[in-house]
Amino acid sequence: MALDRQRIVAEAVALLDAEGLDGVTTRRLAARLGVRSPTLYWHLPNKAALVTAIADAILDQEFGDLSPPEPDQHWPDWLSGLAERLRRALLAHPDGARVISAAQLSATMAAISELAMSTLVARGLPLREARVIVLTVERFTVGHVLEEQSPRPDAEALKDFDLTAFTERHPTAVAAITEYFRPGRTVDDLFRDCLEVVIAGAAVKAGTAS
Amino acid sequence: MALDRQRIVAEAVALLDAEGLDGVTTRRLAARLGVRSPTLYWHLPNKAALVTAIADAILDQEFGDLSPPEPDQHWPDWLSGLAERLRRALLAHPDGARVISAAQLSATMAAISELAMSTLVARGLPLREARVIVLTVERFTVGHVLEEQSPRPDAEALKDFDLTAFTERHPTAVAAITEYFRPGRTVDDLFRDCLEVVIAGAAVKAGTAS
DNA sequence: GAGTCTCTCTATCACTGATAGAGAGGGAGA
DNA sequence: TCTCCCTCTCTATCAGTGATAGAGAGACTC
Repeated sequence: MALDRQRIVAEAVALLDAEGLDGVTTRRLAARLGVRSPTLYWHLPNKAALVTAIADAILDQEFGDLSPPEPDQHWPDWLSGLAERLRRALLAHPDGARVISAAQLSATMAAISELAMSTLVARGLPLREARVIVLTVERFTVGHVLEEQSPRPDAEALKDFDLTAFTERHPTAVAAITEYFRPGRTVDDLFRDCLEVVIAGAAVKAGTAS
Repeated sequence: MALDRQRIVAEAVALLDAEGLDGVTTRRLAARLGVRSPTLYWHLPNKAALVTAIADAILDQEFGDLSPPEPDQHWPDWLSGLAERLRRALLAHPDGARVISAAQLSATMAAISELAMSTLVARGLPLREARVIVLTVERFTVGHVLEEQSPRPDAEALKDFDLTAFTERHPTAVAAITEYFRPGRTVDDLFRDCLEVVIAGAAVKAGTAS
């Protein structure tokens, strides 16, 4: 089986799934491909390029079909769905958000931005406003998932964490967290609620032109 | 001059300013302190704890005085100002946003969240809504600055970047960027515009209770 | 058959976070 | 005063990282 860029990236994604971003080293990846690590440098200029390629692969998995909204769909709903898909793409792999934020110049990310901005412009928004709205949604989403995927502090670190003192100093925050995740509420609901804030703001700024 | 945690962290911030996050290694930091690297491990459990301490130091510099709004100030304005201060704190050091997102359990960040949520609750917002709004603003801000501080692609990577082809494939995005940064517009204006979207959404969701 | 191009190899570099364990120095109790 | 112990820094070392130089095998072209 010939070693080419595509196979390298596919195996890198598998390695990411198995070990997380910190586990993606040139040696481990090479071992999985039945090859020695310097070989990879014939196919890729450096590790940053590998990470960018992984980012594109991750996004492509979710955004293979990238299409504008149906004519009868309101753009805030469509944009909201786009953000949910972006989040799903990032959550589909460990450290997905870290990968995307470490990547430089992802082609797929650029395609998503292009589609979103042009869609909003087609719906009558000024170019500048379209850019501001799309950027806001994208950056919020990445920031949110980045936090969602950040590792739970290990037992060691929690050893000298005084929950009582923390609750005394941050009563509202603790109450908010415990209140929020009551019966069947999940992290998906939290994202949706936060996203609704952003989308509502976008609609307001755009004068709710559909 | 005795070596203690505080002096280590102060020097680490100076090193961050000089070399960026990737330049903050235990050896370099130790050298600046006139000491050998294993010595640091007597004062800190590991490097992650150092990064968290740096994050707290960065936030403390900007949020030394953390106070609720004046009674006559509308909370959306106050919250907007808080986000601007958070951004300023992150921009004040290279890789500031990366530092904060790599930190676990920053005490200062928790204090900021607590103040913001309790302020919104005091203004009559339901606890759940207060949490959603504060989280949205924080995560958007971090996500935004993370992007702002991501390194400009180097000349090497731009060598095989075909701007003409990119413009053909992403006409709207390119037009938006060139249009946006016209005469005196800066990245600060872009952040402000994006932040306004989020804050407007927050106000809408809260029924614009002041 | 000779030369060249493509791809993978071995060997090695400078550097990273981290640990084991020796040892210097000062203060406390006998 | 002597001894013990606690605090802090040291040397030596580990396994692992991204990356490069340069040798060499195999295939394809003239």
